[in-house]
Amino acid sequence: MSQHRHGSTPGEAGGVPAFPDLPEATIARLPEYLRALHHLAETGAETVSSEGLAAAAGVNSAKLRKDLSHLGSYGTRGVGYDVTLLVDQIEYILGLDKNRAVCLVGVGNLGHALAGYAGFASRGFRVVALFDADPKKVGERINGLTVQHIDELDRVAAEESIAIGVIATPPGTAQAVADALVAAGVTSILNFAPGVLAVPPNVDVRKVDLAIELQILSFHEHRKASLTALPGGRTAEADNQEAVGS
Amino acid sequence: MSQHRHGSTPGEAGGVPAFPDLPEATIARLPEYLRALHHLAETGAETVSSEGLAAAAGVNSAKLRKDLSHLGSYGTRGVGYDVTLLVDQIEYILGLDKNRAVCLVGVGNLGHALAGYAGFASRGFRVVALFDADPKKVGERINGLTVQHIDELDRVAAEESIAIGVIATPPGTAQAVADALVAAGVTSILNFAPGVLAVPPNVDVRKVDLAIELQILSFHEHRKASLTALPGGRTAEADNQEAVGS
DNA sequence: CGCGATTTGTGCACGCCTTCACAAGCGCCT
DNA sequence: AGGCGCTTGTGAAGGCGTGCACAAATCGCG
Ligand SMILES: NC(=O)c1ccc[n+]([C@@H]2O[C@H](COP(=O)([O-])OP(=O)(O)OC[C@H]3O[C@@H](n4cnc5c(N)ncnc54)[C@H](O)[C@@H]3O)[C@@H](O)[C@H]2O)c1
Ligand SMILES: NC(=O)c1ccc[n+]([C@@H]2O[C@H](COP(=O)([O-])OP(=O)(O)OC[C@H]3O[C@@H](n4cnc5c(N)ncnc54)[C@H](O)[C@@H]3O)[C@@H](O)[C@H]2O)c1
Repeated sequence: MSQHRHGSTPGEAGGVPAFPDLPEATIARLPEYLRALHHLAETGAETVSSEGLAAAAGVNSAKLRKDLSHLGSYGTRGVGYDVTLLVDQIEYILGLDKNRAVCLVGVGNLGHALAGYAGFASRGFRVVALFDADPKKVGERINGLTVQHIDELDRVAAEESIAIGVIATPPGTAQAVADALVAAGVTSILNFAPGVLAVPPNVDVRKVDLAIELQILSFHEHRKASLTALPGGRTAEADNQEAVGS
Repeated sequence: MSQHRHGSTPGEAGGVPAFPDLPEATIARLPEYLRALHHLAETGAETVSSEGLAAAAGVNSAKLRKDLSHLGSYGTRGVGYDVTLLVDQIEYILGLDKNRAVCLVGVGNLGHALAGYAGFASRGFRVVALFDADPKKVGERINGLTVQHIDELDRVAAEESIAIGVIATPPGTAQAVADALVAAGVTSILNFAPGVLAVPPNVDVRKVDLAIELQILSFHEHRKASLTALPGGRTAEADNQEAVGS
């Protein structure tokens, strides 16, 4: 240990304000560091060097150090970072110590999988409510929760202080669901439906679109194929496209 | 500079090489433009202005024009962009005209939902094989496909020319699955298991981690709460946890 | 045929992010 | 106590991405 104020309240050590405004790019990487740190903690490591943690998180070590330096000075030169201290610090910054309440709207194919996913609870979130518009779905029990009708959203959101909503409904209804969530006081939305959502400026939206991810991969496939074929001839890729019927 | 040759082979018009090296940021947005264009095409629009398309895709119009300019000169000043021409062009660049074969490994909670997802086929991909290591899963039929044992991966990948693999197995086995995919000739991986995958440099990996998305949202919740709390009031946030000392 | 309205394509400046390189700080060993 | 090796934290430089602002190009119309 050192004469740093270790062990004090997270977010109040060092000379850094309780809420530094971190670069977006840094914020996006903190969860990755956190996951790597949890993994390290399980293996019994007490400290970790920037080099080691960077490797575990798949980033450059200089980038990691700069990211962490934005949180304050929580490392010890010549030694590294205290794992549990850093975990607490990152969890505090990310607001994960609040055990945030999350609701899920749309218990279909995808929503069903999400509702049963254990990875939310283990990483700081509680799924506290499931909603659907289909009367046949309402009442169904999944993983200890009962699916409620979307009309209950306002009431339940207020009761449970839900600030984060997940949309897993068809694209056509996503905007309406988003509007309902906003009206119910939700200020952060994770959207799985393809398309752009319009929301007030105080509401944050992140989207996950699997087709987009695949299309980006497809581009790189295309690029790789065209590189190996550069001499200007036909590529081995061209014969792949045929109707497949089904 | 050069005569336009609209209607000719995609990728060979204008004075732009068949494969311009696009900025990563542009590549990531092309799928969004493509989705917006498909939507416009369904509504019967023949042309669209950069302003209109940008709004539909949720970006700045200057950014959109710059992105599209990298593909070549496919707009008409004073008019806008020809919708179907632009669709063809973007699909060509992304390599979607190849109707790429995709395999899915891990038919559990999430994998089951993915296997039944219609959004892949409609956006340029064919899911041609499902794999799992659990003998109880092997043989199960989902959406017209039969789950095969992971040991069949090599054979099937070769037969079907699979270049893209999706990993939906538990985190502990993700690296082993990735290794198997690479050994089978897959050069692009979409990974749903939390964690970092090590792959050869010629293989592209994209990851989707829902917990990370939620944690980023959580950070902004935390930030928003601390901002509104600055004037000295207590916030709704503080009661879930113990008070913040000092 | 020429003119004004419209919209693209892009040069440019600015800010963010990444990466390098190294001084400062820390612990350990002698 | 002092020196040595290791690691953090950061100044500086370079690259990338964004958005503005405008010239060039095209169309419609009188
Ligand atoms: N299934 C996947 O693997 C997958 C993958 C990527 C993206 N998506 C996207 O996720 C969304 C859901 O996909 P899915 O396969 O689960 O579809 P789904 O049709 O199986 O489920 C949609 C559910 O939403 C409910 N719903 C519809 N309108 C509603 C409303 N207004 N309020 C509340 N609930 C409503 C429906 O009753 C249904 O239960 C879609 O937008 C899809 O494009 C799905
Ligand atoms: N369920 C979700 O909503 C969700 C959300 C986000 C991320 N994830 C992640 O996706 C992954 C899958 O989640 P899940 O809920 O579907 O888990 P799951 O346990 O339901 O399914 C995993 C499947 O993978 C199979 N499997 C295990 N080892 C394998 C191997 N070596 N080769 C082939 N198949 C193998 C298992 O037999 C099982 O069928 C996990 O890494 C999870 O963290 C899931």
